[in-house]
Amino acid sequence: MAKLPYAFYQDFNVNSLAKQLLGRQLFTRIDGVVTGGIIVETEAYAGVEDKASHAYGGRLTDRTKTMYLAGGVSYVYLCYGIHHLFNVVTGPLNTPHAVLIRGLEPTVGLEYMLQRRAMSTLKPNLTAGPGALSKALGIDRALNGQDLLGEEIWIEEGLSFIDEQIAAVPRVGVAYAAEHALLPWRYYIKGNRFVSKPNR
DNA sequence: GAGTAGATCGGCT
DNA sequence: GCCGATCTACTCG
Repeated sequence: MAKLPYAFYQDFNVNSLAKQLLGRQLFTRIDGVVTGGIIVETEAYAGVEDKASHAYGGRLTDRTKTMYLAGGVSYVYLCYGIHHLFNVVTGPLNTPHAVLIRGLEPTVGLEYMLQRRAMSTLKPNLTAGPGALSKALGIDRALNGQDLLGEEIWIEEGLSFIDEQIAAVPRVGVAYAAEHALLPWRYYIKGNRFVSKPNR
């Protein structure tokens, strides 16, 4: 299937993009091995004005500078010293919006994903949750700032869903963001097994 | 099944 | 020096 074009990512409306990314397919090719699946859960982080965003208030550091790139690249960072979290940078240049990919329904390279996660059978927790999915796809900081139309990591067209199949609820793990913690900027496919923990 | 501690490190104050 | 856009294992019931 066709990779999503740059124009797709450069929309100003990060919430609209977070929703539209559901059903698209995310793949990585690490050392020649292709793994990936269908995106079933996302969260929008609205750049400068969102307290939950790393770029809140225009913060610009070595870590966050990736978010200021033009939409269509990856933003990968280390969380809790252990987990790599994968985001899609969106918006035009210098608009640090990002969409966190939180859940993936695995379709390609299952055996390799199981191996990376040290699992023997397919269970939802293989790729449910941002830390888990990154590990399954072999995503680490080496992929930070990578072009999403490239050969190492990319996003393709996929399924499309109607609004009735999509849930919009508050984001996870951002209680510190005060009033912004309650915004329903987490999107997922209702009933999908690869949506992360706080379901429903 | 629910609740919680521990892992582990880079970024920021 | 503190703490996080998390996950797992282990406890208790």
